[in-house]
Amino acid sequence: MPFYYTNMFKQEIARGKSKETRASILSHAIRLFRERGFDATTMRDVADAAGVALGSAYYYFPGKEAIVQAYYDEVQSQHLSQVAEALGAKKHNFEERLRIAFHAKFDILAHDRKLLGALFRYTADPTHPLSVFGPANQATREQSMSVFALAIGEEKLPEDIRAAVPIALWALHMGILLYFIYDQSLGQERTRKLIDGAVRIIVRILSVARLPIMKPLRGSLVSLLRGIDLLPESQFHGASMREER
Amino acid sequence: MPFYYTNMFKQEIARGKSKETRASILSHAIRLFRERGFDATTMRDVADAAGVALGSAYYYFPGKEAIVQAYYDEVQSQHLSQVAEALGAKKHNFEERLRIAFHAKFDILAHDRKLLGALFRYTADPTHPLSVFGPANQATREQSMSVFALAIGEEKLPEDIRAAVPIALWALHMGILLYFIYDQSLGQERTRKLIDGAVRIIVRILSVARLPIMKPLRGSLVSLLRGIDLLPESQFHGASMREER
DNA sequence: GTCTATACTGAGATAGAC
DNA sequence: GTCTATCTCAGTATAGAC
Repeated sequence: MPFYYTNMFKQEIARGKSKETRASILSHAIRLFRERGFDATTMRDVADAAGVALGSAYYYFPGKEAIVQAYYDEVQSQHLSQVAEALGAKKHNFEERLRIAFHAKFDILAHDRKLLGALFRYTADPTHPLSVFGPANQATREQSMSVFALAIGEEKLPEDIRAAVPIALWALHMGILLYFIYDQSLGQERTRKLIDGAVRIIVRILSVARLPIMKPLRGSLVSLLRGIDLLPESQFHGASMREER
Repeated sequence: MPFYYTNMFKQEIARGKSKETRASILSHAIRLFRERGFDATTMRDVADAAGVALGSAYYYFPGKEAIVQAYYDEVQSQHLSQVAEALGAKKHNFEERLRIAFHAKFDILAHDRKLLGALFRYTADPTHPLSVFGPANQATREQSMSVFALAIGEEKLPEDIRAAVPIALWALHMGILLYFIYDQSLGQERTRKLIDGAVRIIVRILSVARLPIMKPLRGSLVSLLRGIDLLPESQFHGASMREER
């Protein structure tokens, strides 16, 4: 039977004074995952490495995958702040901004391809608290989309599809993440090529999409996305994959 | 430590005389997975239900997920034969053919949404034998793509992107599968709407893509896909996500 | 509220006897 | 091919120290 925990718990311990313990468990765990792989590392190994009892490890993290999840949450924060900083430093055109947003993510994840497998383990398990597309991760997901919204900035886009673009970019970035995990090329240069190529094509597609002839096609796309609840009906609700109707 | 097995094993037992045992284990397992869910069903439950010892269950299937994998392989075969039959029965236009191909898959899977989560558990684990995108499943993947190639048939498409279309359709169908797993709407009507909408848009995009002005964009797309090894350089090699360089 | 120590349970997986 | 016995490990429980 899988364990359960709420997002409350994250705030609880973030405020607690002994977050060094948590941080120590987290960093030792990540190091071990990197060295030996996720499956080969036991919770006992993690507890030993961090110099705490097994119970402590479970006190802070409800399970092994939750550690990876916590790591990924940190990655997301870093991503947001790094992109915000890079974009603020200097004027960039749209293509450059998108490149910055995508590459930053993979710069952060560069050496952790082996960890990410564990993160996706419950992708297709709607009820699981660690499901990437599940309700438990909606906040994380929205934060991740906001990075792409930031990269879009004030860029002139067709108004009808505007709300869909960050969602689409986020989905694309998830796909690239999957490619990245499988990418055995030196320094994952193929993933980098994929990013550059994809970004260029997106920019071009968006400029074609702007043309008045494309309006009906844009309309079909938007009404499809609304019909399946991937886009909100009005602009005042957040977009998400909903679990309940 | 994860177990290992080769595809050889499937042929081995297919020839073995006691395939009733295997079939019994498989069907009882699937029934239990449907009733109680994948995680809540233990291998002991499965063995008991099938009236064999635990060791026997493991003799036929290297692990619990492998049972779901076996089930999915059967689904793929059914998909191929059903689509072939439906397309042969009557002339259909391109859009109808695509609709048939997509809907057939989800007709087969209609009542098994809860099982499919397990199938994706190792999606992001390149080394795992049950990874959907891994080398162990290349044959399954190619068979699945061939269903879409069948639906494309002799349809006139721009030659440069022709080889990419079945791959793209397969990828789309994987995405829809994920949506389907999360889809809580009655009878998964939203997934059906998604299919119809997506198919319509694809047909329209492909007809726009045919225009001579689009040639450079098509070229960029093809060279990107080749550069990242998602499309073969020549037409004589199969397309796949490669693990080794 | 934070942490230790220890023991226990459940279940996936395997070895080896027959 | 099939079964029984066994192993490992994630996760839980408990009792208590501070």
